[in-house]
Amino acid sequence: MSQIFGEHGNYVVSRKTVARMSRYRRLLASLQDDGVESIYSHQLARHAVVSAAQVRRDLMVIGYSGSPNRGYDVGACIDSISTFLGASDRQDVALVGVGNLGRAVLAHFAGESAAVAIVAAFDIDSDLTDHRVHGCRCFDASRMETLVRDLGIEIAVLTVPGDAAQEAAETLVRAGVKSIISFAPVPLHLPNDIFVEYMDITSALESAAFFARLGGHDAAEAGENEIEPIVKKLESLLARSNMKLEDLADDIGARVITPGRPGGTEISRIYAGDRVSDLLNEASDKTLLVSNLASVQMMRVAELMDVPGICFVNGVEPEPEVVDLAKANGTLLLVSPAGVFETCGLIYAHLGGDARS
Amino acid sequence: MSQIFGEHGNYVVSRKTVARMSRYRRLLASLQDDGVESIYSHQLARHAVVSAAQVRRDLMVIGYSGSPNRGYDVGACIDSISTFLGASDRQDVALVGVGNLGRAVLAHFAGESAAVAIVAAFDIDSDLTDHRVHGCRCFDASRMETLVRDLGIEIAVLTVPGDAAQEAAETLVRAGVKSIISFAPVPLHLPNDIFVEYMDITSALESAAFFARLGGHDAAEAGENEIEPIVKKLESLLARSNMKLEDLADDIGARVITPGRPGGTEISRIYAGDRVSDLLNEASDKTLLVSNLASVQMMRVAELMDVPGICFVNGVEPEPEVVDLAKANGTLLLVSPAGVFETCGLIYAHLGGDARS
DNA sequence: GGAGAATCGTGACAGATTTCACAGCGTTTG
DNA sequence: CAAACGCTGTGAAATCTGTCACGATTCTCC
Repeated sequence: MSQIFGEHGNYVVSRKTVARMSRYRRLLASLQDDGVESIYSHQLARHAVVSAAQVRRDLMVIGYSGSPNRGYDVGACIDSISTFLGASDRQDVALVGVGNLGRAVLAHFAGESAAVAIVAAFDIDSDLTDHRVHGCRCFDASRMETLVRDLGIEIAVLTVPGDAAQEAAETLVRAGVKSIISFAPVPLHLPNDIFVEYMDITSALESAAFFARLGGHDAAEAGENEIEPIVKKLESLLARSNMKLEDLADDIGARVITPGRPGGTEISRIYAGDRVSDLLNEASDKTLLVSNLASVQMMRVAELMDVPGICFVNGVEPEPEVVDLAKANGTLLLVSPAGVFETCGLIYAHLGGDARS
Repeated sequence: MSQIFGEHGNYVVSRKTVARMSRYRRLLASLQDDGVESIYSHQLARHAVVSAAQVRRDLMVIGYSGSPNRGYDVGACIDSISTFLGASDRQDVALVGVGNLGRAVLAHFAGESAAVAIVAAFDIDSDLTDHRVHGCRCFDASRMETLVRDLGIEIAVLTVPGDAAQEAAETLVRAGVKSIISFAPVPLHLPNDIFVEYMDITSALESAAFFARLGGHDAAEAGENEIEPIVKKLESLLARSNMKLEDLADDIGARVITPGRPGGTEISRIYAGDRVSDLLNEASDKTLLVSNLASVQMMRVAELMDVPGICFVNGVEPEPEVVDLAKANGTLLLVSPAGVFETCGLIYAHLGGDARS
């Protein structure tokens, strides 16, 4: 029989090893469903995106032995991992903080009848109290300490705002909780024998941003000339006259490259900026876009947002591809000889706004 | 001036270091808001729950220097970290999979106008298309590759189901994404230069469960005698006669320890089991609880769920504390001389059910 | 039945990460 | 003004984590 823990009762397994076990088990279970009965270390390694030696070493740690020339028996291996991770008894979990994230986590576990189950949720918002969220009973936070203790819960998921995390965590520990998974962006000060796993999305994103930056800046697409990050919004306070773009073009000395929709192009808002992604939030089907950046990307996104008119600046000559796109979409394409600032000012003045503000 | 990266242009910083930087920055920003102007390494270390040497080394890596006897200047240090992590330009993020989790993540970042912003969301569910979720535009997944490329997005959050993760990730990489944060419980097979951060909640919970188990089993409270995990549900198919509990007691030979509510205790459902946490899902104000476990915890949770009657088995003599609780709550407390199985059988028979099924 | 091929189990090794420990320096204090 | 103190910066040691390489084992094939 495979002994479950280390030989001298020293439960020396690293956090990472345990995480890999969990991963192995899930992969093996999936393979088992596909009818796979045995697997080699290098195959499992490929699935788990680790090295074969790693797999062998990990399985050695939990005391499971495969057989040469047949590899590991999938079913037996799953059992072994399960014994190791402790599937003997279902483990109850409490969730604290039934906000967006908390609800999402509850939903995530609602279906799975795994070895772990979220049996109770807590929140200070009394509107939630005694309701069910994704099948889980919610209780007022004041009951938390007693109830968690009475239920013998040793695992908690913390989905409260950062400023409430420390206090909630302390309450949980008082109630006997041994492991906490915290989504709060705050390090928790707890006794050393409490296991804490941080799932800090903001931190993860910042790390991702950092490493994205390292991986070769081949995406310097937007950096042709001096990218003015100046973004001016000329809100439609004065543009509510339902101005026609065609009328505007002449007055600001802009050249019409492609005509707009038949019957005139009506706009009620003007947005100036070079960041393509901002279009998603700022543009609409009545927005005139003023931009330095005469790129295909800009055109495509503008099309997506049904932008009716675009005005490039500095007398730029758009690429044929850009012009073709504008034609195909029926987008009015202007080119102003002036820069963004002056073009905006001209339009603004044309609309009757004065120079101030 | 502090040089930002390693001396030979070798950007050697580990994933963990970057994560700590993010943590430091947040903590420092919070301290700055509180008016703190300078801080010693051991103070920051305490806040961040790491060692002082770690803090000093990390700050050394990014090239920021403090001064002896005055420590680190909070503002300058934040700037230094920001330069290192790259706050120079906002970074756009795409989110794929607008399910519960995806929405929660969107909500999480809706407020924060940090250096990273989720600018577009994608889902295959066309109901969502062109709607806004927590302020973020949703698009159909078919547009993903083009749009992500056009927007120059290099970071993505993956909140799709596991079986869709690999394909989505490949599409994202094709579109130029460099970093992925995946909530899917599946290892992703991607080129080595793609940064992937896994946020696997299930795996985290399983790890937590494992380590909770290690931390000294002082919570062996529920394990007094042989805990029968056999849980029988006698649904109220036959109990719809609105039986009174008091009538039942005699017929099954049970002893009444404390009386129930005045006017008789009406039940419509019977639940047998020893797991305290199951009460939360199974019990109601018309449920009779049959259990081996005459514990205070059980009583308290039963009270919480307004359980009107409890029947202990095997002729157990409840602790005075338990009896007192029952009295105080007006809970009818019975003790059956038989075991769970037989008691259930007796009740069942009494209600007119036959032995089958 | 024995050679060969492929795989497992594991001691030894290498690399990464953290901690230790101490030199150097500015500040305070008698 | 000098000594003492406390903190930073950093080389070196310690620890943790993953990889390599090779003997042992089992099955296949001739």
